[in-house]
Amino acid sequence: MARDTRERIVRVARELVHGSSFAQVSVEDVCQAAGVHKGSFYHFFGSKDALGLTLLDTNWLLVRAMLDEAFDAPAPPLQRIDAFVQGFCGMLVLVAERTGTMPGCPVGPLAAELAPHGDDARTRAAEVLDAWSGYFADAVREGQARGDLARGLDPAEVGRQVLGYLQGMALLAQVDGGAGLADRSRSGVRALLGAPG
Amino acid sequence: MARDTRERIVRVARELVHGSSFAQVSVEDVCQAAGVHKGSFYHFFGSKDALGLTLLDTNWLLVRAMLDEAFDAPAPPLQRIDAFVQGFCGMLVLVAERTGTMPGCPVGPLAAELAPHGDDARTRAAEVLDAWSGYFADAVREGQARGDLARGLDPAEVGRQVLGYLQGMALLAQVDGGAGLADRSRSGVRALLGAPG
DNA sequence: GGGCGTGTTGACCGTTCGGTCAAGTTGGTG
DNA sequence: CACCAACTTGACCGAACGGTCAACACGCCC
Repeated sequence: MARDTRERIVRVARELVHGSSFAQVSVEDVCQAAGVHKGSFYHFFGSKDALGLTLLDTNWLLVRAMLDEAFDAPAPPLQRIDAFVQGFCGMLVLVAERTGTMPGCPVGPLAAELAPHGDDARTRAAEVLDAWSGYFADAVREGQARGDLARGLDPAEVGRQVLGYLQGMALLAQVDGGAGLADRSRSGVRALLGAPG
Repeated sequence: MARDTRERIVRVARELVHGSSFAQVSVEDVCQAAGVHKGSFYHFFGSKDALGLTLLDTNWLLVRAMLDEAFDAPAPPLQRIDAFVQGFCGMLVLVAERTGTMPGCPVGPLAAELAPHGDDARTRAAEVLDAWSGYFADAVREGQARGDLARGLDPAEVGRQVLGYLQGMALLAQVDGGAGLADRSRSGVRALLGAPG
């Protein structure tokens, strides 16, 4: 009796969905790729949408791990933001090299796709994106306190703009292949922060 | 014999897809909403993907009309960019008020969704996004020539960043409702241009 | 050993999907 | 009027969809 069935389903589903979209991946696809029967799937997940929520949470956990790694480092706030952007873009490029197709952000598009599926999904999606932009906002606040950043900008606002910018650059990369994504993203983020490139 | 059947299909399909995603809208949905039988649909479109391409082109035509209106105006380049951002965000908000749900960008997500469906789709998607960012790039170039903008930035690069930023802000708005989208987007675009807010 | 909870199996359900088709209907043209 | 092309109709196809179910296997604890 394999105890890792649920994890296997989630892992496989994450890859499949990341490569396209939630709607385009069927429960059957997931089961086949995970070597699991549909009955087992529905033993762990009440519905396909329930899997979607789990996927969103799992992907957010992964992104948050990257955020924590970058933002817990003993470096000035601007450099911590840079480190995350580097890591985030690097992850996307890595997936692209492994799968042959540039993926989008594993969180943003999924959140946008799930949001209309119910109030709980929309709430969760909003929470996740808020939490994410909060990391940027905190760094901006600290940068302003240290004098690295001008005080004129609203940190929460800038945090949201940086998150939006990353989401958009990931989307464009999906279409154009995303060459030099990390460097190009860094300069844009710097501009949004009002800091020299 | 109504000659506007094809147009009606496209118009209805644009609305349905704009509200969710291409994959989540079925040919049946489109036909029912357009008051058309499936046989008629396949008289005009060889496949569902063919409709997707048409939708991408039609939506791009609409966005390009907004671009032309803003960028043909006798105003300095920065103001022309502002005017487009204003118009673009205003259009999204208008759709939101009419349908009750904040839509995403009618072009970007569709391009990203269609891109993996074949080489021709990916090529078309890349062309559209290139053309769009080109409008921004041209304005940046002109702004630099006039001395409104610092010369250090690569216009093509900045154009792409502005487009990505707009795409991302639209995606976030889909989740959070997008209050004050236009104003918030304008300040971010200004920052990316390296111009005062 | 016997029961029980956790997983697993594979067939099955009704619905919907993208797509097809032969038979009709219409409007325009000669 | 006859004819042809453009268009419409509605039934139909096989496959895939999300989801269900009763029967069954295993590990664990009393």
